[in-house]
Amino acid sequence: MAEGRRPRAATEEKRKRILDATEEIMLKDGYAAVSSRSVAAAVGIGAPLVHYYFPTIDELFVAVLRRRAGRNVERMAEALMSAEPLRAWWEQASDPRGTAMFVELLAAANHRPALKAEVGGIARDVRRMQLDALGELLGEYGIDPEQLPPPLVAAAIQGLAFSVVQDQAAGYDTAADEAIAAMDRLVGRLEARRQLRSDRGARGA
Amino acid sequence: MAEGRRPRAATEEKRKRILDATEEIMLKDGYAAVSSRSVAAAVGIGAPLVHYYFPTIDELFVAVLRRRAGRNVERMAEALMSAEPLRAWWEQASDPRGTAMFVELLAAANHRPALKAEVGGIARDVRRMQLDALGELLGEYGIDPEQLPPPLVAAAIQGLAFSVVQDQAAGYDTAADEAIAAMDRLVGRLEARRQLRSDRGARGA
DNA sequence: GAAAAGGTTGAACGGGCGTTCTAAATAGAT
DNA sequence: ATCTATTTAGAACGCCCGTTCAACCTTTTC
Repeated sequence: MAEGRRPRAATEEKRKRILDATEEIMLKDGYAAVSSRSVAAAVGIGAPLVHYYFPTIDELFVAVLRRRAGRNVERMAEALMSAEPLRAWWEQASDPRGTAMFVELLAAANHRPALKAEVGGIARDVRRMQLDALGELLGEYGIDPEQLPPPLVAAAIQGLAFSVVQDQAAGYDTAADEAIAAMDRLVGRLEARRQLRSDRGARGA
Repeated sequence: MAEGRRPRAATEEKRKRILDATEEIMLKDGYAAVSSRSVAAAVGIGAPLVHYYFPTIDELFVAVLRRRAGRNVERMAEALMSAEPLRAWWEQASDPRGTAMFVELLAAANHRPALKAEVGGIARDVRRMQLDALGELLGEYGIDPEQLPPPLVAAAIQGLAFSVVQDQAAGYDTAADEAIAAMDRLVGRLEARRQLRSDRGARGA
C-alpha cells in the first residue's frame, strides 16, 4: 500500500503558485479567462505543466474553490462564535475580494457540473452552520424569529453583501456606500442591544 | 437627409429571433456560450448574418440588455406606483428568469467595458427610481428610515432576490424555499400595515 | 424588366482553447 | 555515480472563436 515514493520539494509550492495565479486571473478578467495557457503564462511555466498538477481545468477550479472555502468555512465558524457574531459575519460577507471570487465561482459552476456539485455542498454546509447559529442568536438580538426566520436572515445578509460589493466593485452608482454605512450602523445597534440583554441577564440571574 | 431607402419586412423579425436565441443560450449555458456561431445555429442561419445585424458580439449583448432593461424599467415603474408597491417589487425581483438573465449580464459586463457602461447606466436609473419611491413609501409601511434607509432597503431586496433565486435555480440546499416563504409573509404583513394606516388616515382626515 | 439596395452565404484569416504525446532535464535514494 | 521516479518543455491534434470578404440571391423601386 505504501506506493507514493518521492514527492519533490518545490512541487507543493508550485501548486500554490498555480492556484494563486488562477485566482488573480479570475478576479481581473473573470473565470472565462482562466485557461491552461493563461495560468501557465502568469506562473512562468508551460501549459502542459498546469495539466500535470491539475489534469483538467475543472479540477483546477475545484481546487481553487476548496482552498478558498476551507478558509472561509473556518472563519465563518469563528465569526459565529465570536463576541459579536453578526458584526463578524457581516464583515466577512462584505469582504470585496472574497465575494468577487465567490461570484466568479458561482457563475463558473453554472455550466461546470463538477464545480457545481462542489459549490452546492459547501453552500449547504455553510448555510446549515449559519442557520444553527441564528436559531440561538436571533432571540439575543431581539429579533422575532416568526417574522424574520433564520433562512430569510441568512439569505438576506448573503444577498445584501453580494449586491453592495458587486455594485461598489463595478463602480455602479447605486448608493452602495450609503447601504453599507446603514448596514454598519444597524449591525452596531443590534450588537449593542444583544450586549445590553446579556448584561441584564447576568445581573438578573 | 431622407437616405434610408428600404428596410425589408422579415428583417425586424430576424433581429428578434437572434435576440431571443441569445437569451436562451445565456440562460441554458451561460453568457460564455454565446458566439456568433452558436446563436446562428439556434436561429438556423449562418454566422456572418449575425454580424450583419449585430456587427460585434458586444453589440449583441448590449442589444439583449437594452431590450430586457426597457421592459423591466417600465414594469418597475408600474410596480412602484401600484396598490401594493412592495409586493409588486418583490414579485418582479424574484422572477427566476429575469434574475438569471441579469446575473449573466452582470457577469459578462465584468469583462466587457461596453456592456459594463450600459449596465451601470441602467442600474443607476432603476436604483434612483426605487430610492425616490422608498422615500415616500417607507413611512407608509411603518419603517423607520433612520434605521432602514432607502439605499439599504433597496440593496437588500435586490440582493435577497439574487441570493434565493440563484440558490433555487442551481438546486443548492440552502433553505431558499423557506426564505422565499418568509419574505412573502413579511411583504404581506407590511402591505397590510400600510393598508391599515391608509384607511385610518382617510377616516381621520 | 432592369437597376440597386438589402439580405445571405461559404470559405477563409489568425488565434486561443483543452489536451495528449514524446522526450528531455532534474532531483532524490542507493 | 547510478538508477529511477518526478518534473518540465515542445510540438502537435482537432475544435471553436470573432471577424472579414467576395459572391450570390431576393426584394423593392422605378
